[in-house]
Amino acid sequence: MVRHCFVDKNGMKKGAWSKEEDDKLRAYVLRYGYWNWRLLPKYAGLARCGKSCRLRWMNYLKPGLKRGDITKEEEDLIMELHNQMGNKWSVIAAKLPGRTDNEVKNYWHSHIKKRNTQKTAATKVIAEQTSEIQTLKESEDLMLSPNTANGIACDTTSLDSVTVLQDTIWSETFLPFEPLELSGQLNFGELSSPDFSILSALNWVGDDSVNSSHSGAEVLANFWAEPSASINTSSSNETNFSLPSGPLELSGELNFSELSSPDFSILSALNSVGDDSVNSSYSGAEVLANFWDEPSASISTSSSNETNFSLPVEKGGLFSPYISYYDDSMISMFL
DNA sequence: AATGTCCGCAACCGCCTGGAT
DNA sequence: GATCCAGGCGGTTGCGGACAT
Repeated sequence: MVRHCFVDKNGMKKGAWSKEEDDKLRAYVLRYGYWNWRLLPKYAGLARCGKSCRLRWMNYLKPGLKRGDITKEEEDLIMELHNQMGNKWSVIAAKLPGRTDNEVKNYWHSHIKKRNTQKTAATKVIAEQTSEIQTLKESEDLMLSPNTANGIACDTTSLDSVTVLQDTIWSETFLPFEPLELSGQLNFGELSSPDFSILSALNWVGDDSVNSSHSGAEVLANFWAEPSASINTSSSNETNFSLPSGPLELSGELNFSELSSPDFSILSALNSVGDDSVNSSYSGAEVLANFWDEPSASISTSSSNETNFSLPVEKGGLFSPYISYYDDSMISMFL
């Protein structure tokens, strides 16, 4: 998987490096260091440009470089750092001993980005389903009310069809909208989308589309369907989020921005509504279950890192019995 | 076995930044 | 302040191995 070696119009070799060239460059740099990359190849006896030498040294020959697969821990760190700072490959690589910016960048493009694309697709499906469900719900309201604005009267036939529809779709897709109210203030780091699935799940419970431009606060506000929620973002990516006081009280000020995983802040925020500690081993489903403080919620993890999550009907009447996650994060299926 | 397609990754390219003059 | 230039960075390319048909 190397490029053909050739000589350009300036007489500079390009393409794959030979063992002899590697040996020359290594020997020279180890002995004299790199004091000027442009002049170095001339003194080292290489027909390469300085840039090429620098790249070869930095990405391949420099002592201490790790060769081999990126570990799960390294991948998690890459994802976390990328979420925080974007495509700052050199900065990210600096946090991964023995890894180069090129390696991190390549890994991102060939592994992680692909996965994120799949998540985005899942989010799109969620939005489409939400829209579809909303349309169905509106049509039911229309049919159930004989005094609707446009005067459509319902008959037994259409009611039957609505009932069937509700049994097969609605009763399996709406989570409870209970009068959950919070007091106090939640502070959490702005979410920049690594694990957007959990936000999508919450949002999907509500009645709105969601996309990567939504902040965690916006999603939470949407989830609680509370227009009076106060949201403001201060410096340091800190978002303050307030909800009116009510039966569920949360006093003081919480800050989850220091948690290792950025997207974990929202899970922690939810979890704090319940009464339990939370740590990075919790899946989204577990945190959701805890949030609803529902011990009879069923959670099971099968093969392929798939987590099934269900809540009892009486909790809210209409709910989703089945949310499926892959890798504890990606929602792949809802119904 | 032959051919086509996909994918990983080394290497290149062009742009940006900051220091020197 | 303007210009030059080396170093650094992120985006992209293209080769060849792996896999599918």
